[in-house]
Amino acid sequence: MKRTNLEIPSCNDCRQVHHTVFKHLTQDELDTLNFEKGCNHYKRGNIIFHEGNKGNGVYCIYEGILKLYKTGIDGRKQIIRFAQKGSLIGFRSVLSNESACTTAEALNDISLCFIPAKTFVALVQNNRNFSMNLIQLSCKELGIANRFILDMAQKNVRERLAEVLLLLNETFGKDENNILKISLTRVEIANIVGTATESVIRLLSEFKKDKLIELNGRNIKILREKELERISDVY
Amino acid sequence: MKRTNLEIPSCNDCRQVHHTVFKHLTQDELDTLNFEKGCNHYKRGNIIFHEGNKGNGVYCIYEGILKLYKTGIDGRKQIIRFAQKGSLIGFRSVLSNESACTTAEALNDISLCFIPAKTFVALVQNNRNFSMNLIQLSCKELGIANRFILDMAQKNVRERLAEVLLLLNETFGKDENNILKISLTRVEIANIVGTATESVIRLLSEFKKDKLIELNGRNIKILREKELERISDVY
DNA sequence: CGTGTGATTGACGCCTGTCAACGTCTGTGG
DNA sequence: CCACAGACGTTGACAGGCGTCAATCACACG
Repeated sequence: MKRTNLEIPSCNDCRQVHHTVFKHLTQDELDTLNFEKGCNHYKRGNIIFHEGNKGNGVYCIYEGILKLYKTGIDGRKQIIRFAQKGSLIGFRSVLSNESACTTAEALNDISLCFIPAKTFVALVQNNRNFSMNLIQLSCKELGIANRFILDMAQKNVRERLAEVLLLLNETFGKDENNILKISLTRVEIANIVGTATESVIRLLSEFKKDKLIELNGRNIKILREKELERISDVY
Repeated sequence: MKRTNLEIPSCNDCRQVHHTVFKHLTQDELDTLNFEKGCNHYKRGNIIFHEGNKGNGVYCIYEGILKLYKTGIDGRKQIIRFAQKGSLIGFRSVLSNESACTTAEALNDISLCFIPAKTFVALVQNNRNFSMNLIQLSCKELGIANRFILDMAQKNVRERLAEVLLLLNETFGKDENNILKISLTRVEIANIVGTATESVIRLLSEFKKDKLIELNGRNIKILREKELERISDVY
């Protein structure tokens, strides 16, 4: 599944590094990081790490998109969030000494830099700015998760679907044809919204009928963003 | 609403302090904390801080129980978690520089030590163990929140209610008569489970009929814990 | 061309939210 | 001391949202 890449991109050349938690590392620290990290490539469907496994390091996304999901008793998946270029994943379990609470799976061809837990924790402990950034990252994710709980508890499927479309738009943007850059199966959309696939299909058709979106296979074009906002916020 | 107490308990005498994130402070740091902190008392229903407000400090619970909830568009509340003796609340917004994502409200008579943001952040920045503990705390809460999302997405009301009863039991324990120590209104239970009050009432009666619990007003006695576990886990 | 995966549509029925009415209890004011 | 208001709890009726099952279609791939 997982293939080690011979050409490991250097953090010094990484265009993302200044937008990540690593932005405050010293040159020395960055050099160490460069030396100790690895880089792996994955294809759609490959698993980066499994829920329940101990995390022996963290991953910084160099290129591509992945999903983080939890699996219920009956095997149904609930996508917790997506991550893309520049995002750090796997730090929660490494820092809390717990096993991973989600599974990470590639949504397209991705390249990840792997940072061993030891290296990562050393950075956290020795660089005050870095650890502060990490605390902030984790606190922000906590805020987002709490918001998600509220939505799941109080919004119906139609409202949540509208919200998810807007989220995808905001997170991944659209191409030159105004089509959402991220391409998901109906099952995957259902797994974010937290509903049955059939419900997603029916509601998407409704949105299409109401001229809120255009559908073309997995391509989704948002026509009336404001209206979707109205729906997702319950006016 | 809020009355400042003349007798501020000292952290040195606090029986909780060794079970909190403050356990790794030096004596000097603890002295500073003692000097700069305040102590406030609240009665049931009093608000400690409001969702959306900037947090100007964090609170350490000296005595009592409180609930943290978010409010939906229609005013309906969703309890995110409870906090009791020894818990730290309000740190998320202080550390992430965001406004509070929940409202904190007293469930009974409580005493809180208030630590100004400046004091708190200084500790985070200067004490490596302390900041590491905080990261862990925040990461653990994130794990719990993710689990909550899964539950809300995939479990039905009956399953969630069983789970909440077990959670309350685990968190607050029972008294000498095996009655849950925490006393909540039906509305509050509904606000944790994420359902209508009437549904909670109906399902509690069902549990009672099935001899899983005993009800006496707000007093709940768990009779068959294993069976509740079975229900909450979907067998 | 057969096979498999994903998308779609229809039928059906249960779960659960909503509305309304009523019972219960407590505290307050006359 | 009683009447009353108000908060909370309970029960019944009802309908609509949404999950499930099954059948069919579309499309890619070996």
